[in-house]
Amino acid sequence: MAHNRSDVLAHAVTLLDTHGLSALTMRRLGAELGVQPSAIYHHFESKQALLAAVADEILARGARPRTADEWPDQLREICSELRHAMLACTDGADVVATVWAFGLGAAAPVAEIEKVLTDADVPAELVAVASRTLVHYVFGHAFEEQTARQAVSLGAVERSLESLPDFDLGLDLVIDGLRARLS
Amino acid sequence: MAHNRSDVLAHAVTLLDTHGLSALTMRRLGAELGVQPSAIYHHFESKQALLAAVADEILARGARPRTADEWPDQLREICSELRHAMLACTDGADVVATVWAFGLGAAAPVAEIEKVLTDADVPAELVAVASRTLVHYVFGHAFEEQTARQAVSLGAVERSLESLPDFDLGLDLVIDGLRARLS
DNA sequence: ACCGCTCCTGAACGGCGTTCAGGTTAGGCT
DNA sequence: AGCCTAACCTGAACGCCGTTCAGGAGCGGT
Repeated sequence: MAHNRSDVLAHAVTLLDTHGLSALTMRRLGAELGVQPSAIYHHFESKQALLAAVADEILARGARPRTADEWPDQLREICSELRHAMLACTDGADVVATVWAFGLGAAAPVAEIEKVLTDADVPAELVAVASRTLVHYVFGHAFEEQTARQAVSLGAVERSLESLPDFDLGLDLVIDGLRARLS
Repeated sequence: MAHNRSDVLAHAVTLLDTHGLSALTMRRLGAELGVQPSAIYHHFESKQALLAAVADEILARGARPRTADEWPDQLREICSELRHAMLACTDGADVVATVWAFGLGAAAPVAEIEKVLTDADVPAELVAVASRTLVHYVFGHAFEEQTARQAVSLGAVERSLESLPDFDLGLDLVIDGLRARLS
């Protein structure tokens, strides 16, 4: 009957996905596990630590094989995977972006982007700028899309979802900018 | 002794700036005003509505005159003002970005960017994509910068602030991409 | 003198993250 | 078999939180 860390984590992700971030509560998670809220603190130091693990788990679940050869396509592959991983889970973009900004986790995609750029002989100072610009775009786009969709479905606000810009086109805008800077 | 809406709003912004978002509490704001927490609900429908007003106020306080003639410089002007307005207030980026994503306010800068692009004869479908890409970048950059700075100063995490990429360079990356797409 | 409006009180409701002393249980060691 | 350790959990409490609601005070206009 005793739970372990990954057991708690799995239930946390399920709870997040089914009822959203506001339902991911120590009390509710405890109830889901048939356990007192305080029991969770045996597995995670704090709720922040739990959320960091959740963010990493969301990214891990979205992992897909790499097939592209050229760096622009490699970037598209990584950014697209990151986006889909976040969108696959309710409030995933919020959780992942916040955890990353705090430096508590979700660092893998950025590291991967930096590696691709470095391997493509992009100057070091451009690598830092370009990788951050890319992830800022991906996070911003996913967060807006997910939040807006939720706000509309809750009827909290009237807003057309048609105006949500195409992800790939914006991504190509940044990649084109980088390409122009390289030549 | 009675307060009005803008009075409450001003105290809310002050509280946010001096003690951060976590201190911007109905109870604490009430105490600051010498009033019961419930009194605030006479001026704002909910805390979300208060935060939306706070976001707009943050942007209004950062307003500066426009001087640029060409659209790339106009974009830099708007984005730079937006960034500085958010950074000028503790947790400003968090508040503004969240309110904007929910569609509750902070829409002025995006509208302004869209106008600049439209006036520059950018095709309509590119206007939507480019303006969103720009604001996603600005929000993402400001949010990361502010959050990381705070996390470090709280000692919550060890992280070098040197790696924070230059804002203007990343912005030019996006603008260059747009320029390439136009020709 | 009365109305109507603005602004506020005071108490309550149900929820939250977190702490802490102590209890239970399972597995390896002697 | 008996013991010890470590993992896991209980139950209660603390001090917060956003929000609701019935009602009261003050005040300008008619």
